[in-house]
Amino acid sequence: MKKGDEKDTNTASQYTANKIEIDCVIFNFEGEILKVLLVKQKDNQGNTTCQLANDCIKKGETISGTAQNILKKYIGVGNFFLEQLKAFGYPSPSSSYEDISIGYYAMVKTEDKDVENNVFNLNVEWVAVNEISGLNDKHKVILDYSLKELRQNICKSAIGFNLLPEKFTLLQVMHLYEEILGIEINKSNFRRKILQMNLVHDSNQKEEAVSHRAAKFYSLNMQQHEMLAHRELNFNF
Amino acid sequence: MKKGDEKDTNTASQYTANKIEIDCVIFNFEGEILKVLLVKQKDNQGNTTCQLANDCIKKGETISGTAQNILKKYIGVGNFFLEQLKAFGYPSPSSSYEDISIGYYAMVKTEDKDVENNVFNLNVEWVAVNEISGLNDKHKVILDYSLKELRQNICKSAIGFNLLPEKFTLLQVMHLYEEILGIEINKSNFRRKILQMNLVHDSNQKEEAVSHRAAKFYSLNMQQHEMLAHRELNFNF
DNA sequence: TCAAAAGTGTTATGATTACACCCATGA
DNA sequence: TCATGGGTGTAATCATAACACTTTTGA
Repeated sequence: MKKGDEKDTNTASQYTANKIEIDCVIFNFEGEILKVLLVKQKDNQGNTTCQLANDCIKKGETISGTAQNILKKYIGVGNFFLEQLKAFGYPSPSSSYEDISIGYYAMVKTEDKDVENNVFNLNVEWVAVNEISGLNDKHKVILDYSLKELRQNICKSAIGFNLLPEKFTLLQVMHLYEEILGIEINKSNFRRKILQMNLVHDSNQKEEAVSHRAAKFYSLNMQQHEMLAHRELNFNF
Repeated sequence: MKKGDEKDTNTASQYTANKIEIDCVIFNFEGEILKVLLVKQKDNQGNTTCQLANDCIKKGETISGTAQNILKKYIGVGNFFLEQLKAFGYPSPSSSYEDISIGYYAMVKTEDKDVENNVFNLNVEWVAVNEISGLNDKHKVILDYSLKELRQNICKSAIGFNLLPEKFTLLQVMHLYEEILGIEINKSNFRRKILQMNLVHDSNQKEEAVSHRAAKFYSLNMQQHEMLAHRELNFNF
């Protein structure tokens, strides 16, 4: 802000005219269904409405810190995958400056015990993405954008694995991709692809007490961190 | 903002604590080199520093409107390709709330006469992306992010053509991709690929007065609008 | 007739697809 | 022994890469 320091002190009021809110699309993959955490509220007429987890930026917080604190509040853990989408602007009901939402999306594993406890304490619900209704328009825009980003990003990085447990079967991975992308994938081709990518790693464990041939458990390779960071993958669906 | 209306009126001051600035990475492809528009400034010591085109949000402006007005100011035309990157947060020198930059990137054709005129009126310079120096840290972050986005997006949509004239040769397109991606591309394979994509369309015109075989001019297909919007392409470099 | 850039064709390789098949397990 | 889902193999097809070649133009 070099430039602003000397010249713009008199216009500082212009900078502070927009309301800013942080909105967070929190995904999970419970029961092989892609779900989003929604917060329920009753309006004046007693109707129930839903919204994305959100908060305003508190004193001393960074914007990504606010997003992490939203995760902590609703999920109990703040260290899940979290990434910014972009800033959304809306006409303000009370100001001639737009209201601004900075959207984030997060990916959460719900087997975590911390998670379950918190979900019951707050007025919160996991809703399958294609069964969401009653979401206000501005949050719907953010949700749609997050889905588009999610679909793109699971194809060019390993971030999708953030929705799976530490140990997973290849079919679980396949179902994750099928569910999120809304496509059908050929089993044997998917296996070959993912195995020769060297992305996962046989854990020498197997499913137990299943009424069919037990599947092998795999875990993510350490190199995934690079793949995750650099978006070097290409699933090409 | 249903939820905010009743409950958060007392916390309204928390919303207005962050300074917001709009920063714009304006690209062109002058002389087959990818360049960015930088604004020069002299600081107190008389040193010249550079920054991205930027402004604060004016009363009654939307955030994308502010970005368009920045384009208009520096380029003379506001209807070039313009897209948001994301919001960037930085520690503020004067507040315990972060300063926020909302980054945009634009793609501009400099043969436009309007453009040239304006460039000379302001303290502005087109600098090749790999020769940029003296940019402050926060703008450098935005520039780097915009380059990453640009590289990704030209591979999955036709937005790269926004840097080319209406009529272009296939080799110009190829050089654009080589320059932006920093790779070498095989000529005959590139031609085949782009032609069978049905993305461009023979204009029945040819180069004139060139000291070698004249190249055909092509123009973008009408369908490109969809490709542009839906990111359905896949250049796969 | 030469250099320079436009433009074509051909073959080898590798990824993707489609599909048929075998394996392990509990009911 | 059957149903269910796990897992393997193979052949056809398609996209990509590498590279040699021909064409057109001004100097």
